[in-house]
Amino acid sequence: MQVSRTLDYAVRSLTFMGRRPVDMLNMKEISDSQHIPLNYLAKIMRRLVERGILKSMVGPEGGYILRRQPQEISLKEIYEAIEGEFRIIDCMDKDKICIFHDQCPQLPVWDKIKVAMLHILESTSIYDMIKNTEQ
Amino acid sequence: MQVSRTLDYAVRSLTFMGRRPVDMLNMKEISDSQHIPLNYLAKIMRRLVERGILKSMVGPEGGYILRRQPQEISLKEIYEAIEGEFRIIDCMDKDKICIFHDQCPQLPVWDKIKVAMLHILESTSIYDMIKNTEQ
DNA sequence: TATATTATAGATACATATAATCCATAATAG
DNA sequence: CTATTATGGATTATATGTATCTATAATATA
Repeated sequence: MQVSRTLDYAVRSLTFMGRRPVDMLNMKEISDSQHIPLNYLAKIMRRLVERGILKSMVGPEGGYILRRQPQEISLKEIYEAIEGEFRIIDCMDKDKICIFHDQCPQLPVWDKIKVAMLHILESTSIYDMIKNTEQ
Repeated sequence: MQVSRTLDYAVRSLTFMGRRPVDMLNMKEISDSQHIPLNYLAKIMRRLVERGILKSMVGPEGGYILRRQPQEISLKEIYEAIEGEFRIIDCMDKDKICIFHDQCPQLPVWDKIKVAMLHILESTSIYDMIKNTEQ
């Protein structure tokens, strides 16, 4: 029940970029300043590009830039880019059928928690995260 | 960011026991009815006993029984018995120092989510989980 | 008292997911 | 043309979660 390091890396990178939303930043700058292994960051950036969160440019002077305003990118999007669809317990996945599913006593609780979390993730943008800090 | 299978096993066992709160149930009954590997369940039960959620008795006619009423046992207790202190991101642990900690843009969000989750976990008892299901 | 039954304890093995690394390739600014 | 940057995929390493195994201790009851 923990935030993965990978998601932490993604959020770190994007909040960093959100502070300089008009600059094209390359992986090395992000990797160095945010203490993220370069090659690992590369994989993370790819997913963010695929999801339409970042735009990339190859070559000298290339790098990454946010595709939208920091206000327009939610933490939920970032979460899903990294972890896939938001799910809190396995049996929420229709593929795996739990024989107790219909009468499962705990499912309603996990669902309640899921809804509460999703609400916060959806209503938090990159801008919301950076507006009160300076780093 | 998922509920572990171990926690699922623990909750399954305890909701099952909560429906028969005056019976001493042995591991085999729980293991069979809830589809939990016997030896693995043994380890889970030990933790629940240590935490004061269950009482155990060794020997023939022995087994486990809830120490308190189903209304008096919260999901938070169960969570902590299995997973340890509730934490959502590593740097909430004071031991590991993140150099960005003081100006971390994402920490407030994770904390908000943590508070919301804890509130639900605290306010949900075994009784709450079983009252609407029959299994 | 002997025996069968049950939990306890800890060691070990196995599986899976996460994190990290590496190398070759493609694009492009200058 | 060359240096620089991202892309893609393969591979390895590490950590965590899950499961199994064996031996031991407690105790009801025959």
